[in-house]
Amino acid sequence: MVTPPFVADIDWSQTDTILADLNGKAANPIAFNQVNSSENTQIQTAPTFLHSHTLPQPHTHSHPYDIHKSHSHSFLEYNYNLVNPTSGRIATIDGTAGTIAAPEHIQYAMSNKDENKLIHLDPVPDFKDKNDIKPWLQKIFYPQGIELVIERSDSTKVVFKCKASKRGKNAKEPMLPASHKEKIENNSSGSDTKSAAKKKRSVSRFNVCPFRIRATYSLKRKRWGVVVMNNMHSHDLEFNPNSEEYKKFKDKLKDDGDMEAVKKFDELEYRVRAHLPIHNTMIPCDCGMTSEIQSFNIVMPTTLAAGSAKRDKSSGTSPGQQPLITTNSNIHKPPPKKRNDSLLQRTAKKNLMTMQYTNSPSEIVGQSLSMDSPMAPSEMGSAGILEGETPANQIPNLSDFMDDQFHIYERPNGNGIDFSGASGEAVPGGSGLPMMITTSGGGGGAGGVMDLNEIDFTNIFTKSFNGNNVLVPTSHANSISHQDPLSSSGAMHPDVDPSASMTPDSAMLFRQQAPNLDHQTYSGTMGEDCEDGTVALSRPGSNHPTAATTLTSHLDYMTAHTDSHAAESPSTQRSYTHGAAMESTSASMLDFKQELEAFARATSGNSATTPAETTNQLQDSEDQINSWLSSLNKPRSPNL
Amino acid sequence: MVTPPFVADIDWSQTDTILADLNGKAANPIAFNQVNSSENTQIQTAPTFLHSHTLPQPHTHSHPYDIHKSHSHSFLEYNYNLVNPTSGRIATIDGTAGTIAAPEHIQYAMSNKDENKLIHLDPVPDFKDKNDIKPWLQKIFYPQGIELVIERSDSTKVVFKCKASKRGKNAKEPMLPASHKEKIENNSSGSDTKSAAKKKRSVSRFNVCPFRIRATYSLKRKRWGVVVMNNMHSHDLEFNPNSEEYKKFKDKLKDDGDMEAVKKFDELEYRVRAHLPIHNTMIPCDCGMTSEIQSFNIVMPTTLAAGSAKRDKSSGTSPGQQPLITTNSNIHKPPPKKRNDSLLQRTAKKNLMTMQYTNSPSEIVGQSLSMDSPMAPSEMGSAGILEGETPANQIPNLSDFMDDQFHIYERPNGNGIDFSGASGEAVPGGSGLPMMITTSGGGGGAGGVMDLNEIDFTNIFTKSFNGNNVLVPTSHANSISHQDPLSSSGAMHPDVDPSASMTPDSAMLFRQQAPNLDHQTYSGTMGEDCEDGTVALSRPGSNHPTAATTLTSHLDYMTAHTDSHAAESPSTQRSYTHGAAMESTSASMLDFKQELEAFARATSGNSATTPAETTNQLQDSEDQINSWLSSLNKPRSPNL
DNA sequence: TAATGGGTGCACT
DNA sequence: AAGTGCACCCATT
Ligand SMILES: [Zn+2]
Ligand SMILES: [Zn+2]
Repeated sequence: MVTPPFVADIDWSQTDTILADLNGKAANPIAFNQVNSSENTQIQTAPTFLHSHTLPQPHTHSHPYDIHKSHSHSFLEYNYNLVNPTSGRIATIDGTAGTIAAPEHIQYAMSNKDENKLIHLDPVPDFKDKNDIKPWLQKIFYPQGIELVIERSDSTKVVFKCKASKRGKNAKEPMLPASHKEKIENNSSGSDTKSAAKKKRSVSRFNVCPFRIRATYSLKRKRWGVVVMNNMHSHDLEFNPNSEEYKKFKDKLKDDGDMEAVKKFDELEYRVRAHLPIHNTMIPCDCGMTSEIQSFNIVMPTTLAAGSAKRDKSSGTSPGQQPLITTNSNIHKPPPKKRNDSLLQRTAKKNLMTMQYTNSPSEIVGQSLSMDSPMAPSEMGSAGILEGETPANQIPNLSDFMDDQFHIYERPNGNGIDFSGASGEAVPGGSGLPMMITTSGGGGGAGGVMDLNEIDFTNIFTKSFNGNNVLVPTSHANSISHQDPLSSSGAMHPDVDPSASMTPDSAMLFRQQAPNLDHQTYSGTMGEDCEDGTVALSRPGSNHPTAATTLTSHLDYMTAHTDSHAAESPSTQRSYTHGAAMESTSASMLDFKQELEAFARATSGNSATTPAETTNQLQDSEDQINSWLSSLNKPRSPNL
Repeated sequence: MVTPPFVADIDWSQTDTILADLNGKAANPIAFNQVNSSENTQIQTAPTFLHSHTLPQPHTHSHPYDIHKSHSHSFLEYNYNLVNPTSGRIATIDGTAGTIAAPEHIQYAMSNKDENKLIHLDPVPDFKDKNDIKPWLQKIFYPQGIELVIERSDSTKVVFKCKASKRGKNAKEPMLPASHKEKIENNSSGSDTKSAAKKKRSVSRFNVCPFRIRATYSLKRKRWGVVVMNNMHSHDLEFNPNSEEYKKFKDKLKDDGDMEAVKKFDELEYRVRAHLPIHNTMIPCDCGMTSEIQSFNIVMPTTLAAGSAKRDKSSGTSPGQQPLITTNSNIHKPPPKKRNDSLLQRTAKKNLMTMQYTNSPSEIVGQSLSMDSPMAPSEMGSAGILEGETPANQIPNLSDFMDDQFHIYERPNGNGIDFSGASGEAVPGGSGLPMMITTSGGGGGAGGVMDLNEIDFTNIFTKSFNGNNVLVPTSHANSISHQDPLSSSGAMHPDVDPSASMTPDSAMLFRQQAPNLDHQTYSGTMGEDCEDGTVALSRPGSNHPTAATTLTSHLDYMTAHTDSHAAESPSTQRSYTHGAAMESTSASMLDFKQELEAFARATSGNSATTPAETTNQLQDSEDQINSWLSSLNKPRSPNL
């Protein structure tokens, strides 16, 4: 039973708040770095995960640990902070919100210097099994539209990356690996063609995303550390509830009894299937990992979708050659040395390149020193900022793991590709980095019901977590059910039913009302307990997943840093939602759906429907991105 | 205990025959296509595996099958024929015999059209388990200096390729994947650099060999078929007894009770460790798979090391930029269309491009038609020759498997790299395809004790099998023990003791006397039962592994085709060497060692000692090779 | 398991 | 740190 696209029967009363906030981007009280590459530019913002834990356990690494339940509020409660380690340099953002009209390729990335910073996640559960890491990360990154796979692993390391997009659906554009295309001519004289096809294992252009998460086991600390590397993406972020991997993940959640996480993901699924913005539910938590977190210079990337506009697009329906790279939020913008802002200046609607936290000069290196001792709050101001060469011995007490992890390798000249020079220029032929918006779901995405272009979502640093930064999927436009999920779920195809695959006890989650959009940004120290240029916004009464919700989208520059804490206090928080979970879903689903629909309709005016993947000429920029990626992954710390 | 390089105490009496034959290359009674690229050029020749089976079982696929024992003479008895399916185009051969002085890189391959043919192996045991295929192939290809690994597999296919060379030993040259080197300049403007780094999964330049073996399970035939694709190599062939994989393989042989194979490999190991040419021991076998084999157009590739001489080398010690590609033997050289012989003509000492079997014009396509019916002997003349487009329906009775397998894909224009144009020209910078002579063994190869340059080994089509085409390793020069293997083996390091890791009962294998070198080639129908331009030479009294031995090396053009048969007649042939196996090894080892030493000394005059891997500028040609390889592996049969 | 080719997850090395 | 062996996939025809 195929359901029509998501269009009608919207109760606008539910969505007023959302819409107001959506259009209230300019209302940001604080300067916000925002760059819009073009009309099609949209933002995929990874939210800041904020919440307060109870049972503070400062400076201890020995809290009880239960990967699946320790933070029983499931993925809601990872209160990581958004800190751009170095400069705020980021680029335009090109998202997919509203339609499939995502850009096809990334021509050039902006200067990759800043994006090539390490972002440490913390707190990290004291994983006892390497295999526990991935589920934990999945709980964090699935809501961000990032499906992680393991690139490499061994007993002391796990490297995650974005799952390669499946070429099956669109299957139009040939794989890049074969290097057929560009070598057509040198049949008889293979000598002078300088098309140097550097060989890697066959990789489609859907598998070039530089984003990496590295988990490393520190023998000294006897703990796993998690670092986000290359916090950007060559693709749009999309949460795909139909993914097999996701299903497995969710099944595992169920098997592990992490019902709260299951419910949250149920909610996420529903919203995503309905093309609704994700509500950020926040759970305040004061578990008190703050000190420890500070010592780890915790940051939670907010994977922004930043793209350099190659050319202006008159409408969202143009087969975008638009470059796109999804990067993270920024903070601390060091004086742009050799930095090419042309892209940003040209394409951004609002080019708020205000340098925030310039009090942390580029010379601030090795800031994450006081690892084993609580970092003074003033130190956090520059935490995460690692520019240039870090003296190897600046951090005497730092464990080896952190030593290495924080040491940023200033790539030797040429040992990488700097896209800054070309970021603003259109490339003839429109070759670009492979990029694909896999609308993995069932039906083809016919309708751009929602177009979030021109809508500059401002990231709100609430304490919400759930569903942050999950782009409104555009691929299921024609497969969205208009039926009541409750009454039709049994007959609907899982792929087209927004409520499909939801657990029965997730209904209560949808009772949460319209999101409260907080357009708070900051350029300086603010927030509750952050003095380091990060923000920790607490929302009253948001102690549980059903509390405050936030729509976080279209954020160009978002910087946030909260007192990071998460920590393991399973005994107090575990599975407290179980009791009330098994209730009727009908009313809440309806309400929620109406809200969703209202939002969808409100944003559908700008159109940009089914933008269709196009272009095949992405070889060059692909190569560059690849080279760049290769260099990014090269040894970072030559001296350490 | 480190043993000095292999130098002294040689009993020349044992090696006279060898030496005579080594120097008697010109004595070939029959025109032989030989191309020597330079002084350093040596030949790695994959021998023809010839033997006669008993118990003919024509046209049946249901012979008893025992992977490990069916051909109980172990790897000696795979009597595959050497048939170059298409033109005899092959190139210079650059081997490693004598020293490590193998060329480092392959600059260009010659025109790859001909090499891009499929070679069917047959008979193939009726594998009941996919995992049985690899051991079987290993028995065949280990002696050829090819270590196979699985590239990809599933329930219906297994694709093998050469194991990537380990860069650990030399570890000098950086990996190519990062694409650092050539992209150093485009830091600020990444737009116009046209260095298109086609991305594949990270692959070192030691992992670019195009050689493939594809095993495919045919549902219709309910059998596995094995096809050799891209019968050439980007590297020298070297049998590495120290390989972990080889050890496992050998252990498996032992576990499976295939003691004959174990002995043969023991012998092979000994010879290889002692830098001795491999004796080709042949076991006549008349098991009678001939008819069936014919119907399958069986060919056994003889993986020649063919290299296009990029430049003349004044001495073997020059850090060779010498291009090298290892290809297979040839037969039936169709009129060279678009074929570039410049390389061969320029670099060869003896450019014997005599066209043999020109009676098989290029129009002969689809020769392997009478698949299910016994192929008339006359038909075999063109068997394996597939030039250009093969009419899809020429082979009505051919199974689908064979249909497809034999259909050679005439690569569309540009869909591949043709090195012919540049094959003869030196490339500035000497960039070349990655090539490495991994002297995998224990100590560094200090001495070029043996230099087989200028020695044109002629491949003899005897019925010998064992150790064919295994290059004399050069890397163990300084680790060759001069002690009596018998008395010293206990104290010697396995890596330096030629007799190390030998099974005790392998001694008798070394009792075989000096090899009988048969310099028989053919240019026309000859041999015992081949009318198709293939040769089947039977040696009197060579019914067992200890029989005739053949030194097969330095063969440029070798074409051979025997009535192929192998087949499964385990009952008659199995493990007939077991009884006499458990004898003393001392005498035989000594004898053998003397022989080996004599040979080594005799050929050491030309020097080319430890040529040391050099050069780092192989990006361009690497790219070309890679591209070419990619195209080679592309769909071969667009219309079928 | 129609055949055939290739991408890629991921742990081993 | 990363190459790579291998298998589980999926693709096209
Ligand atoms: Zn990504
Ligand atoms: Zn090879």
